[in-house]
Amino acid sequence: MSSMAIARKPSRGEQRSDAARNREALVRAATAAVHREGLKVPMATIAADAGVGIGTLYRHFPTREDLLNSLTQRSFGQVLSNAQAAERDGTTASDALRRFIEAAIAQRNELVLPLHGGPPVTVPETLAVRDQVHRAVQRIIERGRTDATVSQDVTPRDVVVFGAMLAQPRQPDPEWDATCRRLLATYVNGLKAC
Amino acid sequence: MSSMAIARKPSRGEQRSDAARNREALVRAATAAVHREGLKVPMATIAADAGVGIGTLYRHFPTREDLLNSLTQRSFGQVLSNAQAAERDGTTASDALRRFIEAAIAQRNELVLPLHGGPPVTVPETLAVRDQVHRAVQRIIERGRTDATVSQDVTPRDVVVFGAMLAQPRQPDPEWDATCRRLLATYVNGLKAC
DNA sequence: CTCCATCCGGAGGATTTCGTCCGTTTAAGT
DNA sequence: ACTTAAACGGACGAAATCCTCCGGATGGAG
Repeated sequence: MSSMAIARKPSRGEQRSDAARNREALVRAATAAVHREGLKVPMATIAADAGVGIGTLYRHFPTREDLLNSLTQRSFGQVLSNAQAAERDGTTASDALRRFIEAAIAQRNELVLPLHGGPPVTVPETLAVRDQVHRAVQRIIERGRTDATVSQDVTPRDVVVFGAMLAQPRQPDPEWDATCRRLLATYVNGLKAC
Repeated sequence: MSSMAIARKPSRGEQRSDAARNREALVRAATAAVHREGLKVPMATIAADAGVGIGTLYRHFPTREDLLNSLTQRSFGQVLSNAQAAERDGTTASDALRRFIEAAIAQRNELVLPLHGGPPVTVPETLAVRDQVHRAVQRIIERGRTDATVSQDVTPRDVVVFGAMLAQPRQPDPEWDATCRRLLATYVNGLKAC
Protein backbone atom coordinates (compact mmCIF):
# COMPACT_ATOMS: atom_id res chain seq x y z
CA MET A 1 0.00 0.00 0.00
CA SER A 2 2.71 2.43 -1.11
CA SER A 3 2.00 6.16 -1.38
CA MET A 4 -1.75 6.88 -1.77
CA ALA A 5 -4.39 7.45 -4.46
CA ILE A 6 -5.80 4.03 -5.22
CA ALA A 7 -8.28 5.92 -7.37
CA ARG A 8 -7.30 4.57 -10.78
CA LYS A 9 -10.40 6.26 -12.11
CA PRO A 10 -13.48 4.57 -10.71
CA SER A 11 -15.21 5.26 -14.04
CA ARG A 12 -18.62 5.56 -12.44
CA GLY A 13 -21.51 4.19 -14.41
CA GLU A 14 -19.37 3.19 -17.36
CA GLN A 15 -18.44 -0.36 -18.15
CA ARG A 16 -15.91 -2.30 -20.09
CA SER A 17 -16.59 -2.74 -23.77
CA ASP A 18 -16.84 -6.51 -23.49
CA ALA A 19 -19.46 -6.16 -20.77
CA ALA A 20 -21.54 -3.85 -22.94
CA ARG A 21 -21.25 -6.23 -25.88
CA ASN A 22 -22.27 -9.21 -23.82
CA ARG A 23 -25.24 -7.42 -22.33
CA GLU A 24 -26.43 -6.53 -25.78
CA ALA A 25 -25.98 -10.10 -26.99
CA LEU A 26 -27.92 -11.34 -23.98
CA VAL A 27 -30.84 -9.03 -24.67
CA ARG A 28 -30.98 -10.10 -28.30
CA ALA A 29 -30.74 -13.77 -27.46
CA ALA A 30 -33.32 -13.47 -24.71
CA THR A 31 -35.79 -11.77 -27.05
CA ALA A 32 -35.47 -14.53 -29.61
CA ALA A 33 -35.57 -17.25 -26.97
CA VAL A 34 -38.68 -15.84 -25.31
CA HIS A 35 -40.43 -15.64 -28.66
CA ARG A 36 -39.41 -19.18 -29.46
CA GLU A 37 -39.94 -20.95 -26.14
CA GLY A 38 -41.94 -18.64 -23.91
CA LEU A 39 -41.27 -16.76 -20.71
CA LYS A 40 -39.96 -19.83 -18.92
CA VAL A 41 -37.17 -20.53 -21.38
CA PRO A 42 -34.17 -21.92 -19.44
CA MET A 43 -31.59 -19.29 -18.54
CA ALA A 44 -28.88 -21.64 -19.83
CA THR A 45 -30.46 -21.55 -23.29
CA ILE A 46 -30.33 -17.79 -23.37
CA ALA A 47 -26.72 -17.71 -22.24
CA ALA A 48 -25.72 -20.34 -24.80
CA ASP A 49 -27.54 -18.50 -27.61
CA ALA A 50 -25.79 -15.32 -26.63
CA GLY A 51 -22.46 -17.12 -26.63
CA VAL A 52 -21.63 -16.29 -23.02
CA GLY A 53 -21.35 -18.28 -19.83
CA ILE A 54 -24.26 -18.72 -17.46
CA GLY A 55 -22.40 -16.72 -14.84
CA THR A 56 -22.30 -13.73 -17.14
CA LEU A 57 -26.02 -13.87 -17.64
CA TYR A 58 -26.68 -13.86 -13.91
CA ARG A 59 -24.24 -11.03 -13.31
CA HIS A 60 -26.01 -8.78 -15.80
CA PHE A 61 -29.50 -9.87 -14.79
CA PRO A 62 -29.64 -11.32 -11.28
CA THR A 63 -33.17 -12.63 -11.74
CA ARG A 64 -35.35 -13.66 -14.63
CA GLU A 65 -37.63 -10.80 -13.82
CA ASP A 66 -34.78 -8.34 -14.22
CA LEU A 67 -34.07 -9.71 -17.64
CA LEU A 68 -37.70 -9.61 -18.72
CA ASN A 69 -38.07 -6.09 -17.41
CA SER A 70 -35.13 -5.07 -19.55
CA LEU A 71 -36.78 -6.53 -22.61
CA THR A 72 -40.07 -4.76 -22.04
CA GLN A 73 -38.34 -1.51 -21.18
CA ARG A 74 -36.37 -1.61 -24.40
CA SER A 75 -39.48 -2.55 -26.36
CA PHE A 76 -41.53 0.30 -24.99
CA GLY A 77 -38.69 2.61 -25.90
CA GLN A 78 -38.90 1.42 -29.49
CA VAL A 79 -42.66 1.82 -29.50
CA LEU A 80 -42.38 5.34 -28.15
CA SER A 81 -39.98 6.23 -30.89
CA ASN A 82 -42.43 4.72 -33.40
CA ALA A 83 -45.23 6.84 -31.98
CA GLN A 84 -43.17 10.00 -32.27
CA ALA A 85 -42.17 9.20 -35.83
CA ALA A 86 -45.78 8.49 -36.74
CA GLU A 87 -46.94 11.72 -35.14
CA ARG A 88 -44.32 13.59 -37.16
CA ASP A 89 -44.72 11.86 -40.52
CA GLY A 90 -48.38 10.94 -40.70
CA THR A 91 -50.30 12.90 -43.31
CA THR A 92 -53.62 12.39 -41.53
CA ALA A 93 -54.57 11.09 -38.13
CA SER A 94 -55.52 7.67 -39.43
CA ASP A 95 -52.40 7.55 -41.59
CA ALA A 96 -50.31 8.26 -38.53
CA LEU A 97 -52.00 5.49 -36.58
CA ARG A 98 -51.46 3.12 -39.48
CA ARG A 99 -47.77 3.99 -39.58
CA PHE A 100 -47.50 3.54 -35.84
CA ILE A 101 -48.97 0.03 -35.99
CA GLU A 102 -47.04 -0.92 -39.12
CA ALA A 103 -43.81 0.00 -37.39
CA ALA A 104 -44.58 -2.33 -34.50
CA ILE A 105 -45.39 -5.13 -36.94
CA ALA A 106 -42.13 -4.59 -38.78
CA GLN A 107 -40.24 -4.82 -35.50
CA ARG A 108 -42.15 -7.76 -34.14
CA ASN A 109 -39.07 -9.93 -33.80
CA GLU A 110 -37.36 -7.41 -31.57
CA LEU A 111 -40.30 -6.52 -29.35
CA VAL A 112 -41.32 -8.19 -26.12
CA LEU A 113 -44.59 -6.61 -25.03
CA PRO A 114 -46.58 -7.37 -21.89
CA LEU A 115 -49.64 -8.74 -23.64
CA HIS A 116 -51.22 -12.12 -23.02
CA GLY A 117 -48.81 -14.11 -20.87
CA GLY A 118 -46.23 -11.36 -21.12
CA PRO A 119 -44.39 -10.19 -18.03
CA PRO A 120 -46.65 -7.95 -15.91
CA VAL A 121 -45.24 -4.45 -15.88
CA THR A 122 -44.52 -3.24 -12.38
CA VAL A 123 -41.48 -1.05 -12.98
CA PRO A 124 -42.39 2.64 -12.64
CA GLU A 125 -39.81 3.53 -15.27
CA THR A 126 -41.53 1.34 -17.84
CA LEU A 127 -44.96 2.60 -16.88
CA ALA A 128 -43.70 6.11 -17.47
CA VAL A 129 -42.61 5.26 -21.00
CA ARG A 130 -45.94 3.56 -21.63
CA ASP A 131 -47.71 6.73 -20.55
CA GLN A 132 -45.60 8.77 -22.93
CA VAL A 133 -46.66 6.43 -25.71
CA HIS A 134 -50.28 6.88 -24.73
CA ARG A 135 -49.92 10.64 -24.76
CA ALA A 136 -48.33 10.64 -28.19
CA VAL A 137 -51.06 8.43 -29.59
CA GLN A 138 -53.66 10.59 -27.89
CA ARG A 139 -52.31 13.62 -29.73
CA ILE A 140 -52.63 11.75 -32.99
CA ILE A 141 -56.20 10.78 -32.21
CA GLU A 142 -57.04 14.37 -31.41
CA ARG A 143 -55.75 15.41 -34.76
CA GLY A 144 -58.55 13.19 -36.07
CA ARG A 145 -61.03 15.67 -34.68
CA THR A 146 -60.11 18.16 -37.36
CA ASP A 147 -59.35 15.92 -40.29
CA ALA A 148 -62.28 13.60 -39.47
CA THR A 149 -60.37 10.39 -40.10
CA VAL A 150 -60.55 9.05 -36.54
CA SER A 151 -63.55 8.81 -34.24
CA GLN A 152 -63.04 10.53 -30.91
CA ASP A 153 -64.31 7.43 -29.11
CA VAL A 154 -61.04 5.66 -29.82
CA THR A 155 -58.58 5.59 -26.94
CA PRO A 156 -54.79 5.38 -27.10
CA ARG A 157 -55.01 2.08 -25.30
CA ASP A 158 -57.18 0.61 -28.04
CA VAL A 159 -54.61 1.48 -30.65
CA VAL A 160 -51.64 0.31 -28.64
CA VAL A 161 -53.31 -2.98 -27.75
CA PHE A 162 -54.29 -3.61 -31.35
CA GLY A 163 -50.77 -2.89 -32.51
CA ALA A 164 -49.33 -5.14 -29.85
CA MET A 165 -51.66 -7.95 -30.85
CA LEU A 166 -50.62 -7.76 -34.48
CA ALA A 167 -46.98 -7.53 -33.48
CA GLN A 168 -47.05 -10.79 -31.56
CA PRO A 169 -44.44 -13.02 -33.15
CA ARG A 170 -45.68 -16.31 -34.53
CA GLN A 171 -44.41 -19.51 -36.03
CA PRO A 172 -43.51 -19.03 -39.69
CA ASP A 173 -46.70 -18.78 -41.72
CA PRO A 174 -46.63 -17.62 -45.34
CA GLU A 175 -50.19 -16.33 -45.12
CA TRP A 176 -49.64 -14.26 -42.02
CA ASP A 177 -48.28 -11.17 -43.73
CA ALA A 178 -51.36 -10.88 -45.89
CA THR A 179 -53.75 -11.55 -43.02
CA CYS A 180 -51.98 -8.99 -40.91
CA ARG A 181 -52.20 -6.38 -43.63
CA ARG A 182 -55.92 -6.96 -44.10
CA LEU A 183 -56.61 -6.81 -40.37
CA LEU A 184 -54.79 -3.51 -40.13
CA ALA A 185 -56.55 -2.13 -43.18
CA THR A 186 -59.93 -3.12 -41.83
CA TYR A 187 -59.24 -1.64 -38.42
CA VAL A 188 -57.98 1.65 -39.81
CA ASN A 189 -60.95 1.74 -42.11
CA GLY A 190 -63.22 1.28 -39.13
CA LEU A 191 -61.64 4.09 -37.15
CA LYS A 192 -63.33 6.89 -38.92
CA ALA A 193 -67.06 6.64 -38.18
CA CYS A 194 -67.50 4.58 -35.06
CA MET B 1 -60.19 -70.47 -14.16
CA SER B 2 -63.41 -72.39 -13.56
CA SER B 3 -65.80 -73.05 -16.42
CA MET B 4 -65.25 -70.68 -19.35
CA ALA B 5 -66.40 -67.29 -20.67
CA ILE B 6 -63.97 -64.80 -19.19
CA ALA B 7 -65.80 -62.25 -21.29
CA ARG B 8 -67.37 -60.22 -18.51
CA LYS B 9 -68.35 -57.66 -21.08
CA PRO B 10 -65.28 -55.87 -22.44
CA SER B 11 -67.40 -52.72 -22.71
CA ARG B 12 -65.47 -51.43 -25.70
CA GLY B 13 -64.83 -47.73 -25.86
CA GLU B 14 -66.74 -46.93 -22.71
CA GLN B 15 -65.12 -45.97 -19.45
CA ARG B 16 -65.90 -45.86 -15.81
CA SER B 17 -67.77 -42.83 -14.56
CA ASP B 18 -64.92 -41.78 -12.27
CA ALA B 19 -62.54 -41.90 -15.21
CA ALA B 20 -64.77 -39.64 -17.24
CA ARG B 21 -65.12 -37.21 -14.36
CA ASN B 22 -61.39 -37.08 -13.75
CA ARG B 23 -60.64 -36.52 -17.41
CA GLU B 24 -63.05 -33.62 -17.44
CA ALA B 25 -61.53 -32.16 -14.28
CA LEU B 26 -58.07 -32.47 -15.82
CA VAL B 27 -59.08 -30.63 -18.95
CA ARG B 28 -60.63 -27.81 -16.94
CA ALA B 29 -57.65 -27.53 -14.62
CA ALA B 30 -55.21 -27.64 -17.51
CA THR B 31 -57.02 -24.85 -19.32
CA ALA B 32 -56.87 -22.60 -16.29
CA ALA B 33 -53.27 -23.54 -15.52
CA VAL B 34 -52.12 -22.88 -19.07
CA HIS B 35 -53.80 -19.49 -19.04
CA ARG B 36 -52.23 -18.69 -15.70
CA GLU B 37 -48.70 -20.06 -16.12
CA GLY B 38 -48.18 -20.79 -19.79
CA LEU B 39 -47.65 -23.89 -21.86
CA LYS B 40 -44.86 -25.18 -19.67
CA VAL B 41 -46.89 -25.27 -16.48
CA PRO B 42 -45.75 -28.27 -14.40
CA MET B 43 -47.85 -31.37 -14.87
CA ALA B 44 -48.01 -31.75 -11.09
CA THR B 45 -49.74 -28.38 -10.81
CA ILE B 46 -52.42 -29.45 -13.24
CA ALA B 47 -52.98 -32.74 -11.43
CA ALA B 48 -53.17 -31.00 -8.05
CA ASP B 49 -55.59 -28.36 -9.35
CA ALA B 50 -57.77 -31.11 -10.77
CA GLY B 51 -57.68 -32.92 -7.47
CA VAL B 52 -56.22 -36.13 -8.88
CA GLY B 53 -52.92 -37.93 -8.59
CA ILE B 54 -50.08 -37.37 -11.02
CA GLY B 55 -50.42 -40.95 -12.19
CA THR B 56 -53.99 -40.31 -13.26
CA LEU B 57 -52.93 -37.34 -15.34
CA TYR B 58 -50.32 -39.38 -17.19
CA ARG B 59 -52.74 -42.23 -17.77
CA HIS B 60 -55.24 -39.98 -19.47
CA PHE B 61 -52.65 -37.90 -21.31
CA PRO B 62 -49.34 -39.76 -21.74
CA THR B 63 -47.52 -36.64 -22.93
CA ARG B 64 -47.92 -32.91 -22.51
CA GLU B 65 -48.59 -32.67 -26.21
CA ASP B 66 -51.52 -35.06 -25.89
CA LEU B 67 -53.01 -32.89 -23.21
CA LEU B 68 -52.52 -29.68 -25.17
CA ASN B 69 -53.98 -31.27 -28.28
CA SER B 70 -57.06 -32.16 -26.28
CA LEU B 71 -57.44 -28.58 -25.17
CA THR B 72 -57.18 -27.16 -28.67
CA GLN B 73 -59.46 -29.83 -30.08
CA ARG B 74 -62.12 -29.02 -27.53
CA SER B 75 -61.67 -25.30 -28.11
CA PHE B 76 -62.06 -25.58 -31.85
CA GLY B 77 -65.20 -27.58 -31.25
CA GLN B 78 -66.61 -24.70 -29.21
CA VAL B 79 -65.59 -22.21 -31.87
CA LEU B 80 -67.25 -24.27 -34.57
CA SER B 81 -70.43 -24.33 -32.58
CA ASN B 82 -70.16 -20.56 -32.17
CA ALA B 83 -69.76 -20.14 -35.92
CA GLN B 84 -72.83 -22.24 -36.61
CA ALA B 85 -74.90 -20.33 -34.07
CA ALA B 86 -73.75 -17.02 -35.54
CA GLU B 87 -74.56 -18.20 -39.06
CA ARG B 88 -78.02 -19.18 -37.89
CA ASP B 89 -78.84 -16.17 -35.69
CA GLY B 90 -77.06 -13.27 -37.36
CA THR B 91 -79.42 -10.73 -38.85
CA THR B 92 -76.82 -9.48 -41.31
CA ALA B 93 -73.39 -10.74 -42.34
CA SER B 94 -71.56 -8.26 -40.15
CA ASP B 95 -73.93 -8.94 -37.26
CA ALA B 96 -73.18 -12.64 -37.58
CA LEU B 97 -69.45 -12.01 -37.55
CA ARG B 98 -69.83 -9.80 -34.52
CA ARG B 99 -71.78 -12.51 -32.71
CA PHE B 100 -69.17 -15.07 -33.66
CA ILE B 101 -66.35 -13.00 -32.19
CA GLU B 102 -68.35 -11.99 -29.12
CA ALA B 103 -69.00 -15.63 -28.36
CA ALA B 104 -65.27 -16.38 -28.39
CA ILE B 105 -64.62 -13.43 -26.09
CA ALA B 106 -67.28 -14.61 -23.67
CA GLN B 107 -65.67 -18.04 -23.58
CA ARG B 108 -62.12 -16.83 -23.33
CA ASN B 109 -61.46 -18.58 -20.06
CA GLU B 110 -62.37 -21.95 -21.52
CA LEU B 111 -60.56 -21.64 -24.84
CA VAL B 112 -56.99 -22.62 -25.61
CA LEU B 113 -56.27 -21.54 -29.16
CA PRO B 114 -53.06 -22.06 -31.10
CA LEU B 115 -52.20 -18.39 -31.46
CA HIS B 116 -48.96 -16.75 -30.39
CA GLY B 117 -47.02 -19.30 -28.40
CA GLY B 118 -49.95 -21.69 -28.51
CA PRO B 119 -49.40 -25.34 -29.31
CA PRO B 120 -48.80 -25.82 -33.06
CA VAL B 121 -51.70 -27.77 -34.53
CA THR B 122 -50.52 -30.93 -36.22
CA VAL B 123 -53.45 -33.25 -35.54
CA PRO B 124 -55.46 -33.86 -38.73
CA GLU B 125 -58.62 -34.16 -36.67
CA THR B 126 -58.19 -30.64 -35.28
CA LEU B 127 -57.27 -29.24 -38.68
CA ALA B 128 -60.50 -30.69 -40.00
CA VAL B 129 -62.54 -28.86 -37.39
CA ARG B 130 -60.64 -25.67 -38.13
CA ASP B 131 -61.54 -26.03 -41.79
CA GLN B 132 -65.19 -26.47 -40.90
CA VAL B 133 -64.98 -23.23 -38.94
CA HIS B 134 -63.44 -21.50 -41.92
CA ARG B 135 -66.16 -22.78 -44.21
CA ALA B 136 -68.90 -21.58 -41.88
CA VAL B 137 -67.33 -18.13 -41.60
CA GLN B 138 -66.85 -18.07 -45.35
CA ARG B 139 -70.57 -18.62 -45.82
CA ILE B 140 -71.27 -15.70 -43.52
CA ILE B 141 -68.88 -13.49 -45.45
CA GLU B 142 -70.55 -14.45 -48.70
CA ARG B 143 -73.85 -13.35 -47.28
CA GLY B 144 -72.21 -9.95 -47.09
CA ARG B 145 -72.16 -9.87 -50.86
CA THR B 146 -75.92 -9.42 -50.91
CA ASP B 147 -76.49 -7.31 -47.79
CA ALA B 148 -73.36 -5.21 -48.43
CA THR B 149 -72.20 -5.22 -44.82
CA VAL B 150 -68.95 -7.10 -45.41
CA SER B 151 -66.28 -6.52 -48.03
CA GLN B 152 -65.53 -9.58 -50.12
CA ASP B 153 -61.81 -9.05 -49.55
CA VAL B 154 -62.16 -10.33 -46.02
CA THR B 155 -61.12 -13.94 -45.50
CA PRO B 156 -62.38 -16.40 -42.88
CA ARG B 157 -58.87 -16.56 -41.49
CA ASP B 158 -58.88 -12.81 -40.84
CA VAL B 159 -62.02 -13.08 -38.79
CA VAL B 160 -60.92 -16.16 -36.89
CA VAL B 161 -57.53 -14.69 -36.09
CA PHE B 162 -59.05 -11.44 -34.92
CA GLY B 163 -61.50 -13.28 -32.72
CA ALA B 164 -58.75 -15.44 -31.29
CA MET B 165 -56.65 -12.38 -30.52
CA LEU B 166 -59.46 -10.74 -28.59
CA ALA B 167 -60.22 -14.00 -26.83
CA GLN B 168 -56.71 -14.33 -25.41
CA PRO B 169 -57.08 -14.47 -21.66
CA ARG B 170 -55.30 -11.76 -19.72
CA GLN B 171 -54.48 -10.78 -16.19
CA PRO B 172 -57.45 -9.05 -14.55
CA ASP B 173 -57.79 -5.56 -15.96
CA PRO B 174 -60.92 -3.49 -15.32
CA GLU B 175 -60.43 -1.54 -18.55
CA TRP B 176 -60.12 -4.56 -20.77
CA ASP B 177 -63.80 -5.20 -21.31
CA ALA B 178 -64.32 -1.71 -22.63
CA THR B 179 -61.21 -1.80 -24.79
CA CYS B 180 -62.22 -5.14 -26.18
CA ARG B 181 -65.70 -3.89 -27.03
CA ARG B 182 -64.32 -0.85 -28.84
CA LEU B 183 -61.81 -2.91 -30.80
CA LEU B 184 -64.56 -5.23 -31.94
CA ALA B 185 -66.86 -2.34 -32.83
CA THR B 186 -64.15 -0.65 -34.84
CA TYR B 187 -63.23 -3.83 -36.68
CA VAL B 188 -66.82 -4.67 -37.54
CA ASN B 189 -67.32 -1.08 -38.62
CA GLY B 190 -64.31 -1.42 -40.88
CA LEU B 191 -65.54 -4.59 -42.53
CA LYS B 192 -68.05 -2.97 -44.80
CA ALA B 193 -66.10 -0.88 -47.29
CA CYS B 194 -62.51 -2.09 -47.37
C1' DC C 1 4.52 -3.01 -20.98
C1' DT C 2 2.42 -3.45 -16.41
C1' DC C 3 -1.17 -3.75 -13.41
C1' DC C 4 -5.53 -4.39 -11.46
C1' DA C 5 -10.46 -3.51 -11.34
C1' DT C 6 -13.62 -5.61 -13.76
C1' DC C 7 -15.54 -9.17 -16.09
C1' DC C 8 -15.78 -13.98 -17.74
C1' DG C 9 -16.97 -18.95 -17.51
C1' DG C 10 -18.64 -23.05 -15.96
C1' DA C 11 -18.35 -26.60 -12.15
C1' DG C 12 -21.41 -28.29 -8.94
C1' DG C 13 -24.80 -28.65 -5.00
C1' DA C 14 -29.63 -27.63 -4.25
C1' DT C 15 -34.04 -27.70 -6.09
C1' DT C 16 -37.67 -28.63 -9.36
C1' DT C 17 -39.85 -31.41 -12.77
C1' DC C 18 -40.45 -35.57 -15.22
C1' DG C 19 -42.70 -39.85 -16.01
C1' DT C 20 -42.88 -44.82 -14.53
C1' DC C 21 -44.25 -48.50 -11.68
C1' DC C 22 -47.00 -51.05 -8.67
C1' DG C 23 -49.84 -51.86 -4.53
C1' DT C 24 -54.50 -50.24 -3.33
C1' DT C 25 -59.18 -48.75 -4.27
C1' DT C 26 -63.50 -48.77 -6.73
C1' DA C 27 -67.25 -48.91 -10.31
C1' DA C 28 -70.32 -51.82 -12.05
C1' DG C 29 -71.82 -56.37 -13.92
C1' DT C 30 -73.98 -60.67 -12.09
C1' DA D 1 -72.81 -59.46 -1.77
C1' DC D 2 -69.09 -61.00 -4.71
C1' DT D 3 -65.80 -60.43 -8.25
C1' DT D 4 -62.60 -58.37 -11.26
C1' DA D 5 -61.20 -55.31 -14.84
C1' DA D 6 -60.34 -50.72 -14.67
C1' DA D 7 -58.78 -46.80 -12.51
C1' DC D 8 -56.37 -44.41 -8.76
C1' DG D 9 -52.40 -42.16 -6.41
C1' DG D 10 -48.08 -41.04 -5.06
C1' DA D 11 -43.27 -42.76 -4.00
C1' DC D 12 -39.17 -42.74 -6.41
C1' DG D 13 -34.99 -42.64 -9.59
C1' DA D 14 -33.68 -39.93 -13.55
C1' DA D 15 -33.20 -35.65 -15.79
C1' DA D 16 -33.48 -30.78 -16.18
C1' DT D 17 -32.93 -26.30 -14.23
C1' DC D 18 -31.49 -23.03 -10.98
C1' DC D 19 -28.07 -19.96 -9.28
C1' DT D 20 -23.85 -19.27 -6.48
C1' DC D 21 -19.03 -19.08 -6.11
C1' DC D 22 -14.36 -18.29 -7.26
C1' DG D 23 -10.04 -19.07 -10.08
C1' DG D 24 -8.67 -17.24 -14.43
C1' DA D 25 -8.86 -13.92 -18.38
C1' DT D 26 -8.79 -9.15 -20.16
C1' DG D 27 -9.71 -4.26 -21.32
C1' DG D 28 -7.75 -0.11 -20.82
C1' DA D 29 -5.43 3.52 -17.95
C1' DG D 30 -0.89 5.00 -16.89
